[in-house]
Amino acid sequence: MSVSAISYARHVARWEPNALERLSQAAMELFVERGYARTTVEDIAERAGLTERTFFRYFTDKREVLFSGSSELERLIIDAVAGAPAAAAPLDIVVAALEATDAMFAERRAFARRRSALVAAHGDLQERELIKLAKLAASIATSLRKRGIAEPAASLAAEAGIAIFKIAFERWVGDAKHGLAHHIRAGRDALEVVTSRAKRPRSRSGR
Amino acid sequence: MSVSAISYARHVARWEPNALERLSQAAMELFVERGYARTTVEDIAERAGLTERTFFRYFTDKREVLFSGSSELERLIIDAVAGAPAAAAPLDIVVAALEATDAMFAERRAFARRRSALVAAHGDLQERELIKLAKLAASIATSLRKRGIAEPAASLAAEAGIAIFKIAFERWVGDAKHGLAHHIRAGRDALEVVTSRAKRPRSRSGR
DNA sequence: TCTCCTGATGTCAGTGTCTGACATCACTCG
DNA sequence: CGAGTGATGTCAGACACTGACATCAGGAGA
Repeated sequence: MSVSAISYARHVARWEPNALERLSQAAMELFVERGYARTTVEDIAERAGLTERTFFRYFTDKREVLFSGSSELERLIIDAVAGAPAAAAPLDIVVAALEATDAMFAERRAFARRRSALVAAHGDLQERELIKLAKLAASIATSLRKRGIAEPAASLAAEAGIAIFKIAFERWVGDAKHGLAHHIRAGRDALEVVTSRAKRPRSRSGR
Repeated sequence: MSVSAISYARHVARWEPNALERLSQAAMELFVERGYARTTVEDIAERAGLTERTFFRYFTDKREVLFSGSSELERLIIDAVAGAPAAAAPLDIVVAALEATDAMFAERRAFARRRSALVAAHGDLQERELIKLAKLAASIATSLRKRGIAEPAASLAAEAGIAIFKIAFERWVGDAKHGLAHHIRAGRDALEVVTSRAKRPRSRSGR
């Protein structure tokens, strides 16, 4: 790893480096300039100084160019699930892990907002976002199972956590005052209220 | 409406009727025979005795041909949300509405399983399924708001309900013994356990 | 140094999805 | 009987994506 990194740094000659980043950035620029639909993959490749064919070697999809950061997000969350403190409610393990993304999003607020506007405007992109979240939920469920939580509790806690995250994220995008973690906590509290059958547990109800 | 239906029945001449159904059925047949990916829209249209262009007049998408039933499902659920009895937990309104789909799915079990296998095998189709569910959740949230439930409670109850539904549906597909409603109830109970902070409410904990 | 190999890129020729513009033509209505 | 309507067909084209093959600088070893 570090070996190849060194030899990489020693001679930069043959091609411009960071093809993937150049493609990502070119894509974002063009999407903002003329909109997602009116930007062709050829446009993106051209601005990045590459070919359409090369674009598809880096991204399986035209859409995928907007989602390359999601693997990083997933790693962050999964690690946090593994390292979160034990909790009475499995959901709180998930919520703690999701809150761990607060700093990452705080740093990239401007980008997150632009990206979010693009996604909101295109069904295509929403679909991709949703499947990424669904896969994330599946990973979280797997992590919870490794922590000894059985099914269907693991999947439910994971999916409920993602539901909170979706709603919190939406609110965070439109709210300059509070951080993402604030909205996540609010969502988590609200979910408990919405889920609890007994308004006031007046006693341990029989059986 | 009924007028045109009558005049429609009087002379069936010009084209074979039920183009949409013919297309749906042809598509399902071909998807099962040779798989989704190896079936072209032209194949489908041909089997239905129509043109590719006509296919796209009925369905916005190749994928959409597998999802035409979803509007019917949505109507059923939304009506049930409006008519469900009041409940201490908003989630129980949603759960009651979702249980109302039990009969519908029980009738179409064979179809649902075939369709489910197709969707499970193709990321394309999963994406479409997820966005349909997300739209359904949004509709449910709107209905809940009409019943006086505020945000974010409405959205959370809706999304949590859909989470339960997804997991319940998956289990129902692989379980010949129990109905869908059974799995929904099980999921609803499990969600409460997973969400509750206090394992045993030993007293009304001071604030 | 010569040569072989590798890996990122380019070139080319497709296939399939989806769209817009326009044509057809049985049937309806005035 | 003539104008209009609506479901369908025809055609051309843009664009996303794929497979096969070519290129070619630099690295590794003889």
